[in-house]
Amino acid sequence: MNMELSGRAKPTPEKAHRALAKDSMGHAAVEIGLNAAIVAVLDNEPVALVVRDAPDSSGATDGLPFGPFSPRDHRTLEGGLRTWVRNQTGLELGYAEQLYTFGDRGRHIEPGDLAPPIVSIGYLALTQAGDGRGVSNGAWRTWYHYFPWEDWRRGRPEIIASEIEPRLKAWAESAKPSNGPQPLIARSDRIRMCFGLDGAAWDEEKVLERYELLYEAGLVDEALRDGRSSARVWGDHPRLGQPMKFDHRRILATAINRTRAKIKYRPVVFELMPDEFTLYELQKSVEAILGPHLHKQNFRRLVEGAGLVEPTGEMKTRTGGRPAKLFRFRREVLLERPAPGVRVSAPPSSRT
Amino acid sequence: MNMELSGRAKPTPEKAHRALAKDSMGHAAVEIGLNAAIVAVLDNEPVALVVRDAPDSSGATDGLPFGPFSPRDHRTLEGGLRTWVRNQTGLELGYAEQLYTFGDRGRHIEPGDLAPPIVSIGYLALTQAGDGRGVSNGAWRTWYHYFPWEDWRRGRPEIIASEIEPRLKAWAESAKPSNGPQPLIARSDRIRMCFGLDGAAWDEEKVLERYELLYEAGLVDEALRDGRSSARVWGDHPRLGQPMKFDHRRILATAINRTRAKIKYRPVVFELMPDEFTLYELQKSVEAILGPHLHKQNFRRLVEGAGLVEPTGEMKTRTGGRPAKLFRFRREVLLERPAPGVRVSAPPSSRT
DNA sequence: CGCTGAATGCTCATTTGGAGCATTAGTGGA
DNA sequence: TCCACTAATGCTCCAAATGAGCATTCAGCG
Repeated sequence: MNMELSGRAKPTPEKAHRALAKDSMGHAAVEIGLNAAIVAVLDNEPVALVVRDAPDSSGATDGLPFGPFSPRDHRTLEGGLRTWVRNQTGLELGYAEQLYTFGDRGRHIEPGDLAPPIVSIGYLALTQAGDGRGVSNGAWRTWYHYFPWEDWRRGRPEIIASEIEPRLKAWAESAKPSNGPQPLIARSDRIRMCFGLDGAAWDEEKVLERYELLYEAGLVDEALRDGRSSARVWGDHPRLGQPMKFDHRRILATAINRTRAKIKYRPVVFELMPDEFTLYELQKSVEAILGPHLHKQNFRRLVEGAGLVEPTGEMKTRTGGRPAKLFRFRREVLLERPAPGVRVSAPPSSRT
Repeated sequence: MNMELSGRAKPTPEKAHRALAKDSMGHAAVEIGLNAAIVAVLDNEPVALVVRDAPDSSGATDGLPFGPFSPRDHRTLEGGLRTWVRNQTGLELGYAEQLYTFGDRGRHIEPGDLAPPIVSIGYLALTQAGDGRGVSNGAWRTWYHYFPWEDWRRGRPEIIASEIEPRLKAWAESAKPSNGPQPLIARSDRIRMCFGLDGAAWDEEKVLERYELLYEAGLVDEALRDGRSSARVWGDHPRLGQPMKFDHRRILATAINRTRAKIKYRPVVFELMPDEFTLYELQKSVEAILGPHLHKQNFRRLVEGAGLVEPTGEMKTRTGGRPAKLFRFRREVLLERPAPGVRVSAPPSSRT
């Protein structure tokens, strides 16, 4: 997928010969897993629905809702997903879109666990968390719990300078002796671009790239668990974000990435909002997703000017200040512009 | 995937109980197909690599290179794909990215054909066609052959006004008697937005949406073949674009869609260009992909200003006019900007 | 040698995007 | 009751990005 990333696609022991079967053509059939990153905004915090369980060998207890796809029971992939989510969490999904299909690239197989599928399809679902009710098995957790370096709402996260930068740079140094084919892009450059170091801009849409880089460098616990690279040679540092089971953190990274990208050209924020909201609440939700603060007046101009919302006529008091007009999503915008979305761009405060 | 589209996800007879197997967990295993839309630009024409074969029941002879994925032989999905492409066409893929995973939604099963996989994963590959050499089995064909309505290089394609518009509008009318739940977006509005009718702007990035709409309306031959809807009730009109086997035209639509979107924020055009090229050649390639004409001087300013290219120092004569400087892709741009691409937007000539 | 068809260099008018100033209006206390 | 505080809102300014068009330069060709 990405020419900059090559390490992870490299050989890993072939552990996955179970679950194979042959059809009449002699072609192998494989089991398919469906995983859902179900995202909401709860108290101005971007949250994902996680299912908690006994820890795996990396100590991960959290995972995304998932289940196998069986074409016998479900006509479509998405249909299968919705059923599984309903069964596992009692949640009825609204908006859902497919993210990516991952082949088995060395995903760990836990002795006691369910045998993980060889191919897993990730989905992103956006929903309203409401007051957190209605989820029978699972809990809403900030996604920044798993990706603390992605949370720029209170400025640049300290973990980047204190942990990530030095450890990644050590990893880059360790590859310096150039006895072999050089990669297309040097490790140090990838680090710089991914984490906005040395004057490079922080790009909030590189969520997956960053996670993959940390994985490749052996700095996330999943890498250790999967038996990758010389993990932990950098000493006993605090873990970088909480790990998840299987490759679920990678799927969640893909989900965050997609959400951040899509919010800019599709009116998907409104899937996360109640029917009526103030512009400030809307802004807070957008900031929860994207990270950095936005200029309040310009945000208003943007959102109103694009015709994304319309006033309901009601006001909301108890805002802490002057009462605010209530707005609702203006559905007709879909018929007016080809790609309506919250076209914000990061302010310079998020750069360097 | 798309809230506007619902028809195609509706029930179709469940034909796909072969090929199922059970693993130790009791979960069904399915066969996975890998399909590649391999794209190049040949003589200023956007082409895809197609494999030709005996016609299916819809008369389709063309298909994309494809083969089953067997984890026994291939560690990664992409690895499996590359092998298949190499075997079928002799082509060694360079840039490739995953597009989408399609579940079986009523894909036709030809009696004499290979049993099509239940789940198929589409890939997009970009390559240089060179002089058309080196393809042992298959041929480069304009992608506009399958999607004539997408080719706006010589103005609005006549087929839209002469065939598509009247037939789609008839289809929309046929749904008017509102005895049932109304869809979120009316057919007439979808038609208007998709094909830029009645003053709406043409959005070159709606390739998939347009194809899906035509399929839903029963206006492409694959819909008839798949036994969908009341196809052909509109009389005996010429076919809208050449059909392809299985769901390959849908995959190709996805590929075109992705290429058109990605060219704007990633330097993927250069995968299609020779090492050295003039700015006009580059522009012609971009136009081949996107459709409409671009303002020549602004294109130059854009591409040079963004640092996407650098002069080689050589000149090209025989341009038909004044000699042109030769340029090459400036790889370092990847280290400078977060999302480098040919950020063109459609001129008003492409509107209405 | 003058003409033709591109390649190039520049200018100009808008539009869009990023910031900041000023004012208005409930809330909570003093 | 009046004041300080916190937001919500209305506008203005300025700079950068974008869309068009004019003018000039040149190799190839009757």
